[in-house]
Amino acid sequence: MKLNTGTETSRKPGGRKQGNTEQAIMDAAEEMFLEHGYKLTTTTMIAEKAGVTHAMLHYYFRTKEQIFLKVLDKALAELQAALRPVMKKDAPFWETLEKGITAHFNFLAKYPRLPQFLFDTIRFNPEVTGRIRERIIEPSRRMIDFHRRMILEEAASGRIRQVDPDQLLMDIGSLSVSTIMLLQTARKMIQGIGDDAPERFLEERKKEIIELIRSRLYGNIQ
Amino acid sequence: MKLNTGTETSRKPGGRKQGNTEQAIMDAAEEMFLEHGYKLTTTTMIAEKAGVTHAMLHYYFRTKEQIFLKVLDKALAELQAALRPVMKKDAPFWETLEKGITAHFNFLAKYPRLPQFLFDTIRFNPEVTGRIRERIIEPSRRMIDFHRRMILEEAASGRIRQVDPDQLLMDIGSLSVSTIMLLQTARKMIQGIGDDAPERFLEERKKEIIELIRSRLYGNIQ
DNA sequence: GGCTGTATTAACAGAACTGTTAAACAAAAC
DNA sequence: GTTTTGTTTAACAGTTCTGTTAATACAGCC
Repeated sequence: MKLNTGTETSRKPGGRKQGNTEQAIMDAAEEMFLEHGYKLTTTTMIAEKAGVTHAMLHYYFRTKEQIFLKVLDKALAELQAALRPVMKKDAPFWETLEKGITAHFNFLAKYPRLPQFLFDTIRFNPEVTGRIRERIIEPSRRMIDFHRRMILEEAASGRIRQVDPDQLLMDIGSLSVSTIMLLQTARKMIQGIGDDAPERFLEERKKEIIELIRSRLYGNIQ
Repeated sequence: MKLNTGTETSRKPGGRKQGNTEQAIMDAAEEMFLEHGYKLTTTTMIAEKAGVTHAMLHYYFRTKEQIFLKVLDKALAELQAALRPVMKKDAPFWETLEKGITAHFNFLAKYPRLPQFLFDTIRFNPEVTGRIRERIIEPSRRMIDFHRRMILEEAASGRIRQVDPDQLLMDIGSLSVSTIMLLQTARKMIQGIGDDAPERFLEERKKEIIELIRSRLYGNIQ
């Protein structure tokens, strides 16, 4: 068997580049790593998704680890880019904070597999923790400081209740992240999940999160 | 090599039971599966941790899947047991709810790897989703209904603000879960994490979560 | 038209993992 | 004292995964 009879659609080795193989492999790798994490993704799976043999993956990227690092870097760059433009204090405090919450939430809704992917990576690839720290923790520290100062200032003025800014930022972050992760998980558990149901769920959840934070800061007085 | 010279500490096959091997394997399996999930845990890892050869694991539990299901069932039983006693309306609304939040939070603090383990299991072992649904979703539905009714009733009376009970319960659940997962992740990233720092972190977080929910329901009026 | 470089495949090597089995052996049963 | 039963190990078979390599074929260049 498998004698390459020629009757089947059996490509012979060799030949010139057929489309952008390298990009196809990168795309497939991104999809697979984000979905399954590093160790549960096999080079064969990636190759299959990209429509080539797994030898191609090694030809273009040498090792599984190399291509993983490229995917990780791309993900981190996107996250970093999304965090940056939030810091613009061109409006009153609450408006600025609300915009920040919304931007953070919308970004997660756009890349819903990122949180789980980062959790996975920290758990199972501790050797790249440094990369994550330097690309995410450090840059986001600037953003956190910006918000922390803003909150402290507003609290000092008495216009909002006294709150620990770090606690408040953790509230915001974890509410958004867990909403996204919950939806991802629900998708796995409930097969026939409606097409628009997730959108509505996210919209309602976003409103609730904003109201929760607003209540925390202002009480129920409008 | 490996000719069993007798000079090394080489146990020969055979002999009667040495301590409770089966229990040792179960304990090791629980530890490993909770830490690494199903696929990233090897039978060899479990055996090594239990101090036996991996053949013993197959002798006692036949397959990796069998022992995994036992670990999963044990985890689900513990979760189920923890959820049940929360439903006792022997006190005023807020006191009851606060007790519920605290119980939920404390349980997670006691089994901090459970959330990630369940996320993993749903992601990578969708075939046991039914088991999870019937052991967790269904039983917790009773508890959710209990709280939902309680919140609706209290809201109808005007003693708290109008809120969607499901949103509120998601707020509570996700705040607690993400606090625990964040701490677990921080443990991985920061090596020299103080011994009492986590406790204090959890304590402060718990207070903040309760205050968040209280504010949501009552505003900032004590 | 022949040479050169590059893309591609099949096949292989080595490691790791799951599950099985035969042999060894000790305690209990008779 | 012999047999039976249950526990344990080493070794093996079969599969899968990563990474390498030799062979192959096509495109462009001379």
